[in-house]
Amino acid sequence: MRPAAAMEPAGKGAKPHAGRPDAPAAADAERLIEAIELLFFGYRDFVSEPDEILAAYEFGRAHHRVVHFVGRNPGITVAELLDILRITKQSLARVLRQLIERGFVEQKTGEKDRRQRRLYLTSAGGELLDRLMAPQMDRVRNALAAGGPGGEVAWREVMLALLDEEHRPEVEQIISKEP
Amino acid sequence: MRPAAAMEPAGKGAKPHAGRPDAPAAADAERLIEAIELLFFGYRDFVSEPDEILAAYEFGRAHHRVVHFVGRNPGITVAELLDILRITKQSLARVLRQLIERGFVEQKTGEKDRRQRRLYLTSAGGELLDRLMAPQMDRVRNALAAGGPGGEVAWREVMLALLDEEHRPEVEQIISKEP
DNA sequence: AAAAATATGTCAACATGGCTGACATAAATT
DNA sequence: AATTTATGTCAGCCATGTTGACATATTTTT
Repeated sequence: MRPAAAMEPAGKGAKPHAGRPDAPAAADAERLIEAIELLFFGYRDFVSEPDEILAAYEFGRAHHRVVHFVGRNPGITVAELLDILRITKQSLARVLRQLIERGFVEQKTGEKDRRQRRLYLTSAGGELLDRLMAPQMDRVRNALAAGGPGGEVAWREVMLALLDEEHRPEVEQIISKEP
Repeated sequence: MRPAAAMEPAGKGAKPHAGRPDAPAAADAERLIEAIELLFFGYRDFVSEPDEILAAYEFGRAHHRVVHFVGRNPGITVAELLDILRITKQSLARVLRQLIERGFVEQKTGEKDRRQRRLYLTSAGGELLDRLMAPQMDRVRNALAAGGPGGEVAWREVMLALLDEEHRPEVEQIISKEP
């Protein structure tokens, strides 16, 4: 019942001639559902190692995200960070305050616009980020290698296409930094 | 500082001759970090549409996960569901109770082992799942198409390789159903 | 048959990290 | 001078995760 039912009432995808059992459409749905679940399981394992490391600091995933994006974007403003994380400033303020109090993040008043508080990792913050990132990099390196030659490019294209179209340019800009 | 520092202290990957600036290693790290971020942004957008649908039912992501895996695995036991979701039975009990009370999930005593409570979607549950799955299927269909021929296979391989090695056989079994 | 293990449920308490709403301040812009 | 912007903060609520303890029915083991 389930995999078939998942397509029928929705009825948005390819649906050649309704009524009779439709093997191609069912196989199509099956493929897509497996992909959906791969995303779920992949993400689940992907965050598991950082979660353990964070526990030793009494930090959570929210701290990880802040440390990651501040580390990757030194001098990022609060507004920019909110836009990436898609949370409210009150939620961000809580974890950011803890990170600052405990010396992992520091703020500097913007030079051009002195209303801004630009965010930077301290050296302790950089070390924490390294520890959090190491297992994720190992995992991703290994996974991309498994895709074979060309697999990495295809994987990236698919992941990018998974984004809302309106977000793609922004995300491409955020993820790519020139050293 | 950031992308380079992200590799140095970890020092597990390719690290030819330490000391001097290492352009290849930095480019390698950059590639991997971009992949890490693609996973973050991809997952963020991936759950955004279901979240909106769920809000209309006053349900959350936790309900989505239960409905999804019960729908895909009719007759699944509580223990099996706990193993997939990796949460405590107390956490599961809360959302499961709500789903049962509101008529989206039903339980049947196991025939062979009468201690088990086997879980099924009701017709309302099936309809909810269809609504939740539709935008995700559209999104994934579109994304896989963007990978070009062969891209889908490569994408799947990479996603599977992203899992903890010990989980791969189990996950492969969970995601693949014969109709 | 009795004992132990298993599958599930439940009560209670707590933590994290989302959210809304209201209000404050300093700096930039109009 | 007035308004807008960037940020901070207080207060409280909600969803969903956690631990620990204990209860019940059923199956398995001894």
